[in-house]
Amino acid sequence: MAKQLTEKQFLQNYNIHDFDVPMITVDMAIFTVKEGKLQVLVVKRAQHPAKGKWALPGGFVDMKLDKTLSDTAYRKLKEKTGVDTPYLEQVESFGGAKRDPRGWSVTVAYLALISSDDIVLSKDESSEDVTWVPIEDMEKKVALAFDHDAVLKACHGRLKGKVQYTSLPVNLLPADFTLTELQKTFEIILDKAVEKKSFRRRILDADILEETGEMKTGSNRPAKLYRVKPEGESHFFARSLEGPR
Amino acid sequence: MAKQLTEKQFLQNYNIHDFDVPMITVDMAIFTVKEGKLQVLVVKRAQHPAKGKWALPGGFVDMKLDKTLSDTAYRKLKEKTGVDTPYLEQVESFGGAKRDPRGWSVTVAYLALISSDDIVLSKDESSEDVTWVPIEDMEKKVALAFDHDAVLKACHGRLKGKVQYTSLPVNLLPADFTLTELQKTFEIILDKAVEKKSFRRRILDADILEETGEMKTGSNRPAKLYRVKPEGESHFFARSLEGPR
DNA sequence: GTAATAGTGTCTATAAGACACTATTGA
DNA sequence: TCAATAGTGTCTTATAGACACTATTAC
Repeated sequence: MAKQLTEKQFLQNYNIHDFDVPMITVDMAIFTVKEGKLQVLVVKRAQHPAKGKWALPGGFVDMKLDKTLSDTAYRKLKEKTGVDTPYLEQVESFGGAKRDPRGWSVTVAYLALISSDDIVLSKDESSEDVTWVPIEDMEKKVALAFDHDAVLKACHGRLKGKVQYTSLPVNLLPADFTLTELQKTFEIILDKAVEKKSFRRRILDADILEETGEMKTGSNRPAKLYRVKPEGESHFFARSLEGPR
Repeated sequence: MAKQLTEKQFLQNYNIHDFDVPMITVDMAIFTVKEGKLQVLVVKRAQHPAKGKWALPGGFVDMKLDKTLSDTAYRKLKEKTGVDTPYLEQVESFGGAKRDPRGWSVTVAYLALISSDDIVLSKDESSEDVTWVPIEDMEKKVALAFDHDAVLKACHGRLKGKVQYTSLPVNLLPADFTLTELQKTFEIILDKAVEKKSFRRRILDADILEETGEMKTGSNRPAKLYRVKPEGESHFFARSLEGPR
């Protein structure tokens, strides 16, 4: 007779292992711009399943270390890249009976953007190798483990989509940057040219950047350096960048 | 010595229950427009934890019944509303040690849009009661169980956001509708007036609707009835609906 | 000076807002 | 006829694209 339990009694008797439950992992698409290309971090799996295959970095939620899902994401990112203040955004969760041969599993996919300046790649016990792959090579040349091709596609899609109406690419640059560098970053992600005057007007009118007061020399005419204003991160434009007509 | 296993051997020895794993559920914000208001479906919890509190409909992934996460969402939606062809979109996953008193848990939140015409509400064993609540009453009057206030806020935010640059609200109407009905639905979600001419031009120019050939009478001047074109569902506008200047 | 890159002036094009206007029905 | 709702004409406004122009540096 287990009727009319109080909530306290109910919880004392509750054991998650009475039920068969899916595995839960976090996987990440960590993007940076290096050598003029949008690149994504992949790790070679050192353990079964899919041992030896490339995969997106990620792993199981650690119920002791992690208080929330994003803790898992931050922890994994730090392990692989040494970066601990990325732009981080949850993209989509993928769950199903067949996506992992161990059984029913769910992965929560995150997108991270980091400046290539800040990175120190590091091996760890579960991955033999960690490397950047240009996204353009990814699409054809490298087949990822599990359903990570789909996960990456979702993250890449989110990135390309949001670049149309936000200033997300500032997160791929160091703290101080010139407008030309920012424009180049937009162009790399969109994979098409952006008109200079429109671009500068749009960014400057949005009032999301401030001048550092410094100039970047080394090219010909020096360029003003900007940084993102404290509250400038979350600007949404009412019109999309439309590209050449 | 468990070294150098093949993947097959590894999988034979693998038991999810060797690890402590989070619970995983799907929760849904099911929206409809009824009586001129945007309303969301809530169920009264018949079981611990949070027995007697209102909550978003949802429940555990059933590893036997569900092949993917969206299967769980469709199953729950059908159970509560009888509807099996809603607009369904995954919004965000919430996971953490504290959000459910039973322990570390993850919920994948889905947004569903249905026409109030199609609904047959039904009780089931795990919920004493099922009801629609206007979203405007929700914000203040009803406190949901677990972190469902945050889950609902995320889903409502997604809905309001996407209405700015898509034609999502067509999914809240029956198959055939007039432009005035569609405009009214936009206005209810945005909670502000939309200019008639701009609205009609925008929708018609987007070429996402087709005339049914029928008229809706009963008001004064009859209005043309439209339906969504087969491929018209996924249109994105390059500019946001901006509202009065 | 020239080459190279930073940065501007200004015209056009597109799609939204404003708002007055006409059209078609029921009673 | 009038009230009510459907639907249009057309002017203004905001912001993106095009592209030629000027500015400032290294050499």
